[in-house]
Amino acid sequence: MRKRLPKSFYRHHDVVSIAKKLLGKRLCTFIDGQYTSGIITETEAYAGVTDKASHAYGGRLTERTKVMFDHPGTAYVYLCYGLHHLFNIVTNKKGVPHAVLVRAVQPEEGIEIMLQRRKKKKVDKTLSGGPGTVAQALGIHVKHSGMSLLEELIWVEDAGIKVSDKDIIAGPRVGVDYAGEDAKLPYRFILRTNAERTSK
DNA sequence: ATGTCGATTTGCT
DNA sequence: GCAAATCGACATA
Repeated sequence: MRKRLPKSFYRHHDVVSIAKKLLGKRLCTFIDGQYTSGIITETEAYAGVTDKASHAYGGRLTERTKVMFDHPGTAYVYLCYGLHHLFNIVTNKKGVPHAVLVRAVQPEEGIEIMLQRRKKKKVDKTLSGGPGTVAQALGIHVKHSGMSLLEELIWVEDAGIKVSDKDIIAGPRVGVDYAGEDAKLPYRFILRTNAERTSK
């Protein structure tokens, strides 16, 4: 069962439901001739023009954010704090800048490559347990922003994992305190099987 | 033209 | 626990 999710999966009006459905799916990359993949265990939804936490809030259209206005199933990758590449999936229809941030994956294939990219010796929570490390482990770079997930470099496939609402923990998004009321929205979703996190 | 700060991670105290 | 790393988008002038 190795099949790319079709464009219709991403072309939905409710970015929150897509963020939930992405949990348990397999995110795969074939970059620099290396195949790597992992199961998505944490996501966040960003609801475009009406969401103060979104880069596209109020319809903001720049070189960086224009990718979010592109077709559903496009990769939106941007640089955070000048050094971290964060990977998002554009949803809804073209012109509506909704996106889902992939915050964590559980490594599956190409683990050696991921360890090498992350300069790690052992597999642990820090290998791909945060939004910046997911992109680094999978080899995703800002240069991939605008790339379609229906093509050969980056894609998502069904891993045959059943996820019910009971398996999903919802909570407020991380690092968006500046967004006022919108910072409280429960737009962050975590797969319960991976719910253990050291409190900070 | 200049200054501030972020959808974070890491290493040192 | 705290602060550095590091760059581009945005606000202010």
